[in-house]
Amino acid sequence: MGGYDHKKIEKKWQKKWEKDGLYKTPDTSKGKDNFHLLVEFPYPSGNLHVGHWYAFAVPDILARHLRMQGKNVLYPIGFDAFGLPAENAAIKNKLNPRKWTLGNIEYMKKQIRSMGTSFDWSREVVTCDPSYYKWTQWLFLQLFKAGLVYRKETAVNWCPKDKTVLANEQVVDGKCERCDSEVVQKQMLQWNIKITDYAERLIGDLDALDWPKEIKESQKNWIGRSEGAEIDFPLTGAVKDDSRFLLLHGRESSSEGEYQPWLKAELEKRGYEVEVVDMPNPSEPDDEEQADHVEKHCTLDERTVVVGHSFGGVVAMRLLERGNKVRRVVFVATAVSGKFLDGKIRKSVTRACKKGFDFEKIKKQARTFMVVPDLTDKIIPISDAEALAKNLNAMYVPGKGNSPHFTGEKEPDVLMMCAPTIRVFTTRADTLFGGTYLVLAPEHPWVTLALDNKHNVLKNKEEVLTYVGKAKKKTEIERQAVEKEKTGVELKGVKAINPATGREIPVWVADFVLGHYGTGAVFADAHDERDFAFAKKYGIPLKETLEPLVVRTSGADTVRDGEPFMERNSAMAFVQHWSEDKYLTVKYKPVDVRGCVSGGMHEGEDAVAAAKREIAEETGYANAKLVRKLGGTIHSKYFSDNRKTNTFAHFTPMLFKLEDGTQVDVTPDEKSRHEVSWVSANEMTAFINHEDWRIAWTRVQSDACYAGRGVLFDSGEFDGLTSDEAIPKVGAKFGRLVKQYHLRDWIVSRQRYWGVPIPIIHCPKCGPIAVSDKELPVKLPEVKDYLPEGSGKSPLAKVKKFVQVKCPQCKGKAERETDTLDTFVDSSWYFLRYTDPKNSKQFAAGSKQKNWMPVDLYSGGAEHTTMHLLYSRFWHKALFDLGLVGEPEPYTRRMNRSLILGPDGQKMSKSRGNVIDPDEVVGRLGADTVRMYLAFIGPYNEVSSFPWNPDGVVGVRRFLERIARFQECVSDEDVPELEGILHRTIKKVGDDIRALKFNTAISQLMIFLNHAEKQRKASRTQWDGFIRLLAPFAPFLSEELWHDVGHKTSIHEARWPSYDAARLEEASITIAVQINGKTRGQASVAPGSDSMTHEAAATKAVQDRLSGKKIVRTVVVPGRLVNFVVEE
RNA sequence: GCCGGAGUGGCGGAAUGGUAUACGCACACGACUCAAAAUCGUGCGGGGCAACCCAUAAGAGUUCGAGUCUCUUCUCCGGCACCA
Repeated sequence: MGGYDHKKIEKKWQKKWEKDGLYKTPDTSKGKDNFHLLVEFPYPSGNLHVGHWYAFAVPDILARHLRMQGKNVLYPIGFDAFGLPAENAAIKNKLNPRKWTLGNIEYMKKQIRSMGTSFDWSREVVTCDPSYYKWTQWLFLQLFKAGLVYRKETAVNWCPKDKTVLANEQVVDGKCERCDSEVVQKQMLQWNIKITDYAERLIGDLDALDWPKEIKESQKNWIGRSEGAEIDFPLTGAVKDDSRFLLLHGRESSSEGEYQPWLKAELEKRGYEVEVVDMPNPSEPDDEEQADHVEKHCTLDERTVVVGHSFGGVVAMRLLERGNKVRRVVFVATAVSGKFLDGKIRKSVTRACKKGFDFEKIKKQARTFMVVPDLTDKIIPISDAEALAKNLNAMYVPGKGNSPHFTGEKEPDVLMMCAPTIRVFTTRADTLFGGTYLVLAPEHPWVTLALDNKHNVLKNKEEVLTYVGKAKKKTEIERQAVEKEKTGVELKGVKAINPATGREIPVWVADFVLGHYGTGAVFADAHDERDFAFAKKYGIPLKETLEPLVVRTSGADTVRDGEPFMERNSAMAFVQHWSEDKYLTVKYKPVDVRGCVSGGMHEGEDAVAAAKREIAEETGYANAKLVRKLGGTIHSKYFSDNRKTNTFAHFTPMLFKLEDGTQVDVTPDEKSRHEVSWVSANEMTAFINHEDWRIAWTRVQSDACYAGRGVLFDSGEFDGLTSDEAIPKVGAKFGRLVKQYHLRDWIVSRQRYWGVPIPIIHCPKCGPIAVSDKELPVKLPEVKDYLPEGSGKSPLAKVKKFVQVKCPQCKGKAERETDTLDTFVDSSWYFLRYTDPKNSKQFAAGSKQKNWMPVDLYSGGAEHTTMHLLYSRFWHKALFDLGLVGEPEPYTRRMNRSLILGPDGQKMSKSRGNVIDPDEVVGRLGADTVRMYLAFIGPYNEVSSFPWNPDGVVGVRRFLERIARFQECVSDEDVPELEGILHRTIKKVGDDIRALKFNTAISQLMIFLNHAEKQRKASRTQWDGFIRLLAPFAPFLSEELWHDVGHKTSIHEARWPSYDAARLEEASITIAVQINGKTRGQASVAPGSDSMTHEAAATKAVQDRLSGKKIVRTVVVPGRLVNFVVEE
């Protein structure tokens, strides 16, 4: 093929570059700015596909260009080597996943090298290497020690036949991918990371990032903030019990401390007797001394509910150990281990805890125990609460404190656990007065409590138990099947009080309410489609409290900003035909408002009379009779074309029927403005073009739910307010304004073999404990069989040597955690390791990080927009807060690349047989061709997809051959004709590369070659410049040509050519000559000429057309066009 | 349903509000050749002999001038979705 032997060239230069260490990137280079260009590291699946080429070879163009521009560019690579495919291959083919993975890596490295990318392999990172995952474990433990990691019962996909936990990807249509049996939900203790604590910052910090808008929007969407209010509904009926409360405060507190007075008042409001006690020596408390004090001064009997806050909980346990029997104990943020998150010493507490507790004895002294840790606690570790709940077989109900450690003046989560109160979350507090029932999620803690054997509050316990049991068994997918009818059961014997109206309302359980969102409970009203349908189905009463309010925001009657409104009462009438099932429509022609008859009421006229008059005036029909009013009022704001003012109309919607077809005369004026016609009920929906009419029409046909915004009525002091005004006011008065997020905490536990072992030891006494730094890494043990153990634990659980350890604290028997970490943890920090890949003392030294962080540009796939990008941003922020990294955001600029499809326009897949094998194309046409074709195929930084065109790639090859051939035409002779185009090319190629518009950069290179070929010659200097422009795109060929003309050093170390702004223009340029904006001819002028108008007027086309016409205006765009505006 | 993005020749696509269709592919014709391939040259949105007219999903608007800005509608793609 021509004189271009790509195989020889590519082999030669690949070897030479590697020998010279051309792409070894120093941490710093004198006089050069650093630039960190990051691409997502690949999973070692074993074979390189076109997607990899697209992901690595195209950004390499930018890397090479920036280097030629004098930047010290780090373009690193590694392998995301843990994960499911290796394990699946291991199970299926009886392979060792490590060997499988490392073998794949070796093979893929060879392939990647063939691309001619300038990766610095000396910084390669492999996540399954113990020298890497040691630091993954270490970083995980830093978050653990900072209280950002906790365990929680979470539903996992469980295959009953394989007895294994399934990843979401392994569940296909609700069935196990492997054995096709039905997947069920199973509750298991899983490690979670508190990403939700960072939700607000993850949204807020997006603003400052140079990221495409759509990625930011996606992330915001994923986090899903909604602003609303939390409102408490006290329960009655069930709670008319004779409980009495004893409140025990904690260390450094008193009966007046923290929430104690507030809680007492709240409980008394609900009719309970409450006793508070001041403990002796609160600053250095002694558990036994305080227990003595309580025994002496307080009543402890089987009616008593003891609420122990912090150290008060310890005292409560001592009291029970001594044989005191009570009804219930609520442990609020109680210490058990004597260890604290903030590292401070609280000697008295630790001493008391060290003595241990006789849980078996305590368990027998009360009917129920509740453990209420604060998830935002900065003192007591969450593991204390877990251990306590486990030991006492207690209800474990984590809450969130108003202040950490429940030290606020009001702590509603504590109240909720003492006296039954249901907290709901709503974004529509404006409908609170119409809240006629409550709905709880089946997993709501209060439902669990009510179903507990020790209570007898429900009259239909069996029914509820059955329903809740069924709901819990359902998989997430089933529960999310939206089309399905909603089901639920009433909790009979229990009522809630609507705090706004004071009325008792029924309480239901239904699985359409999600346990994990908001508070797991909602109040329901007539202005929500779902609540409305549910109430109709079960005959629950509803109460409307909103009249619709419509603001017209499109078309000619759009409300005019800043102008006053004229209020008027109006009639709105649907008129039915006297014999057919048809309705009258009226189109108000001047502004295309399509509806029915409407008009303002005159002085002394009621709505019905006004409607009858308007019917006659607009349509001529005389004998209309009222069928019924269509309920309430519909408010509408619009600009009245008729009166030329903003109007705030209050419509009374009505249905009329004509008794006969009698008509009176319609004035010509009315006729000209209104177009009247008859339509069927079905056509009406399409005819109406305004929301207010549409709302009224839905009421003609059935009683429909109005779920939009409106004006409040029957809502006490809030009557007359609009929804938007009322939402914050009502929310603040009856509850508190809060934000909720759809984002859930990050579950990192995987019951899998091929991952990073979670470095935790479980001690039956001390709870979960971090493995000490010097024991890291906790190495992944070898196992014989990669199938999970039958109980749902990972295969690690079968390795006794691995599992059985001593507790690092109490030296007793303990067990290692056997779950492994989600691989998203591995990839949340890999770019940090690139900055200091060999460090055995630290994950990356701060001084090294500084060279390359934050990442200047991160290029990757759109599929990582929400998961990987969000997790790694969170991880980085957590490390930033711990002082381990120097900046709160890891990636300054991000771009999502497009997608390469098969030649048939479909996603490449083996089953479709449309897979392009890059190795084959490279063998046939060369790596330079493949790189360049991929860059040329379409814009790189727009999320789009491009089919691989086998003809198109040959076209690029032809271009490279023409370049190779043209080198013979280069001589020392000057070719001034090429100067302008060369300088324009230098400018455009550079600009386009930096804007990631590689496709137009290449087209500009092609344009230059077309020019050169037309001249059949180019000077040596010009050609040198052109080859350097080509170098980032075709590194092999350009290097070959460069050396061919006598250069001794690599073209990739050459400087990027510079252009001369003065030489961008040609000697004469062609401008367009327009008349009234239409191009009528062309004129040739000198650049910067001030006689453009003159030249343009002299053209024949203009002279012919302008004769006898008056030029009103002349628009001149320098270097572009002259436009003569003439009178028509 | 909600949130994004996009609709330009036969195809991939180009176009700071300023000559729409650059560049490439495909196609057609021509040159070279005994012939073919390769290569080179010419043409290539639609209509019209032409002057010219019509075309950037459809419709309106702003402007001397709109693929580009505004509004409405349609279609396609991506994400989220019983989220209270």
